[in-house]
Amino acid sequence: MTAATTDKRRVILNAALRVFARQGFHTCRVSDIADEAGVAYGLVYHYFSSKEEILDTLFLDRWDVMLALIAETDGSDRSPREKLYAIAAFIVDSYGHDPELMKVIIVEVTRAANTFGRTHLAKIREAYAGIATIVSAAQRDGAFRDDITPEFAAQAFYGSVEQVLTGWIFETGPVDAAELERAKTQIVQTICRGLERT
Amino acid sequence: MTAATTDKRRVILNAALRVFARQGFHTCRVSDIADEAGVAYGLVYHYFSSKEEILDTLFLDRWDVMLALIAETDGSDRSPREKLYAIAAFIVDSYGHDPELMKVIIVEVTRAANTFGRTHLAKIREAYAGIATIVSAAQRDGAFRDDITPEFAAQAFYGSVEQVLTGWIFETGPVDAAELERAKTQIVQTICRGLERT
Amino acid sequence: MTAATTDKRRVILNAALRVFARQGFHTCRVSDIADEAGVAYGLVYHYFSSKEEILDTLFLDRWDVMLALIAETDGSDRSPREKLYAIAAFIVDSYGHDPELMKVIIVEVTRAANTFGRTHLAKIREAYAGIATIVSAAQRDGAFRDDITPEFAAQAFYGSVEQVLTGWIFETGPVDAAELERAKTQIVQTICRGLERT
Amino acid sequence: MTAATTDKRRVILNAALRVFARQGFHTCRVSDIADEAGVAYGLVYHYFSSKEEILDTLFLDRWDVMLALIAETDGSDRSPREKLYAIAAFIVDSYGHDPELMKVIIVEVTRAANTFGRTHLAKIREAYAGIATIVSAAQRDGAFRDDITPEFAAQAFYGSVEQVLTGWIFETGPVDAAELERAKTQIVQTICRGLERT
DNA sequence: CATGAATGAGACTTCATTCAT
DNA sequence: TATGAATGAAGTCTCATTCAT
Repeated sequence: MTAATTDKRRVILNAALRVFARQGFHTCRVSDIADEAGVAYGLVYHYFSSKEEILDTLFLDRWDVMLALIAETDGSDRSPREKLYAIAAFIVDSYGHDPELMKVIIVEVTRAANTFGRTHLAKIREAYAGIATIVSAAQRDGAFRDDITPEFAAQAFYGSVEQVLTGWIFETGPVDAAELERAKTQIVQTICRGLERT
Repeated sequence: MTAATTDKRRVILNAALRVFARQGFHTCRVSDIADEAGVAYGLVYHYFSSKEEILDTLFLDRWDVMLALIAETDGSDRSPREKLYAIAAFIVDSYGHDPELMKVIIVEVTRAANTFGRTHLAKIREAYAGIATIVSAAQRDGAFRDDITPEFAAQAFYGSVEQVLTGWIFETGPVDAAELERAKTQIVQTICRGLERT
Repeated sequence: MTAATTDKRRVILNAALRVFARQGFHTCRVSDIADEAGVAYGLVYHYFSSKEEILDTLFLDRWDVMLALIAETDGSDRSPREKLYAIAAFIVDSYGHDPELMKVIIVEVTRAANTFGRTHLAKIREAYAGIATIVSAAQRDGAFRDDITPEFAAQAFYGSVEQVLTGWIFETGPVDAAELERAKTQIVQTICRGLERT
Repeated sequence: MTAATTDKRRVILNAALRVFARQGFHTCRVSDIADEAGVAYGLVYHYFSSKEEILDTLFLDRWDVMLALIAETDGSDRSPREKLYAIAAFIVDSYGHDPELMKVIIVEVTRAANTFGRTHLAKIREAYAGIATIVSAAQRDGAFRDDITPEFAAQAFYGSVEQVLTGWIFETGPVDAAELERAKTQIVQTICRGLERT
C-alpha cells in the first residue's frame, strides 16, 4: 500500500474535486465530500479548516503550475506565436488530462467573480499579466503591431481560451484528442493573426 | 407621480439589480431587496414567485434585446466587420449605460455555469449561434477565411468581449467613454484581422 | 337574476365548502376560496371576519338543524328505536344530500379535536347529550336495559354513525341510495339490539 | 447512565409526544420539540427528516403493535366476544398507560383524515379489516348473526371505542382504572349483544 | 488520526389580514 | 360593495463547523 493510496488528505482532495465538478461548490455539502472520500465527516476538518480551503487548494495547486509555465515560456527564446501556442496548449491539455479539475477551476473560481474569483483576483491577474508581458515583448521586437494594447491582447487571448473550455464543459460527451489539437491551432491562428504585423 | 415611480414591480426589479450587483445573488437575502426597494417583505413575493425569478427576469429582458440586435444585424447588408462591430458596440455600450445590469448578467448568469447559466444555456447559446451565422455568411462571401470554424470564431469573439467586461467589472473606478470606444475597436480589430482573408 | 344568485355571502360560503372539502381547511388559502367564488380577495373579508368564521358558519348552520332534530325527536312519542333511527337517518341522509358539507363538518370540526372541535366542543356535546337523554328515557320506560350508561350508549351510537360516514368520505366513488338505507338499518339494529331488554 | 437516558433519538421522540399532545401537531414548532427535549434545534433533523416523520414514527410504532395484537387475537381459539374484548381492552389500556400517545394517534392521525389519516389510510384500514375478519369467522361459526356485514360491525365496534377515547381526551382530569374497566365491558356488551345470535 | 453526534444561526417562502381606492 | 396591492410575522429545513470520545 503506497503512501498515495493512504494519504487521506489526497483522498479528500480528489473526492472534493469530483463532488465540486458534479454538484458545484455551493450546492454540495461537506458531508458529500466525506461520503465520496469514504471518510468520516469530521476528518475533512482535520485536514482542511473549511470547505473553502479545499477549493483554494485545488485551484492554487494547479494555477501555480500554469503561472510557472507562463513565466518559463516568457523567458524562453521562442517566437511570440510559439509562446502563445505553448500557453494555449498547456490549458487545453490540462482540460484533456483532467476535465473535472479545469471545470472546477473555471466554473467555481475564475468565472465565479463574486466569490472565489474575488479572493484570487490577484493570482488570476498574474496570468493575464504574464501573457501581456509576452505580447509587450513581441511588440518591442516588431513581431506584433502596437495598435492593440498588451492588456487587451491578453484578455482576448485568455477570454478565447476560457470560452472554448466553457463550451466543452457544458457539452455532454468527452472531447477527443483531435478536437483538442484543433482548438489550440484555431485559437493561436485567430488571435496571433490579429496581432501580428503582416 | 408617473407610472414609473409607482410601479412597484419595477421598483423591486431595480432594487434587486442594485442588490445583486453589490452583494451577489447567492449572498443577498430577499429582505435586502425589499429593504432596498422600500417595500414590505411579502410584496416581493406578490410580484415574483422566487428570488430566482427576479434574476431570470433581469437577465431575459436584456438578453432578448441583445438577441434581437444580433438577428437584426445578421439580416442587414453591412460588411462582416461592421456587423461584429455592431454587436461588440451593443454589449460594450450596454455596460456603459448600466454597468450593474451587465455585471449581474455576466457574473450571475452567463458565467455562473453551475446555477443560472445551466438554466439559460439554450438562450446563451442562441447568441453564440447568431454570431456564428454572421461568420459563416462571411466565409461564404469570401470575406472571411474558412480555416477557422464559425463556432470557434464566435467563441473567440464573444469570449474576448466578455473578458473585457469582466475586467471592468472588477476594476474599482468607472470606465470612461474613451475606454469604451477603444475596447470596441480593439476587439473588432484583433478578431476580424484574425478572420479576414488578406 | 334572483337574490340567491347574487347573494355574494352565499356564493362565498358555497365556494368555501367546496374548497374545504377538496383541499382541507388548513391547506387551503383564502385566495382559493375567493377564486372558487369568482370574487375579489378582499370581499371574503367584507362578509366574514376570518377564514375560521366561514367554517364556523358552515358548521353551526348545519349542526343547529341536527340539534333541533334531536330535540324534536326526543320530544316525540315514538319508540326509542324509532327515535334513534330518525337521528341516524337524518345524519346519513345529510351525507347523501350534501356529502361535501358532511365531510367538512366531520373532518374539519367534529374530528379535528385540536382546533375546531375544541371551539365547538360544547355544541358537539349537546348532540351526545340529546342522544343520551333519549337512551335515559328508554331505560326509565324499561325499553332499554340499564347496565349501559346513557352517556356510553350515546358514544357508541354516535361513534358508529360517524365511523360509517368517515368510511364513505374516503372511498372514491359516490354512495348509492341502497347503501345509505342499509347503513341506517344496520346501525340501529346493532346498537339497539345491544341496548334493548330482550 | 443507561442507554435509555442518553439515546437522544428516544429523548426527542418522547419530547415530541408531549408537545404534540399539548399543542397539537400543526400548532407546535420544531423548536418547541427541541426545547422540550433539551437539545439543539438541528439535532431533531439529525434523527428525523421532518416534523412529519416524527409523528409517523410515533404512530406506526404503536399501530403496528395493535395490528399484531389483532392478528394474534384473530388466530387464537377464544370466543368472538373474548376476541373483541381483547382488542377493546388493548386500546383502552393503551390509553390508560400512555394517554398522550393515544391522544396524538387519534387526534393527529386516525381522525385527521385530511392530513396524516390520508397518508396512513391503508394502515388504519388494516385494523378495521382485522376486526371484520373476526366478525366474519364468528358468523360462519354461527356465533354471530349474519344480517350485519362484517365491515359494518367493525366500523361500529372501532367507532365506539374511538368515540369513548375521544371523550376522555377532552375531559379535564385523568381517567381512573375503574372507568377503564367499565368502558371495556360496556363496549363489548353493547356491540356483541347487538351482533350475537340469541 | 478518526468518528459522527451536536450545535444554532440563517434564509426562503407562505399566507391571513389590512387598507387605500 | 368591491378590488387586489401591501404588510410582516412565523416556521421549516439546511448545513458549515465544533467537540467529546
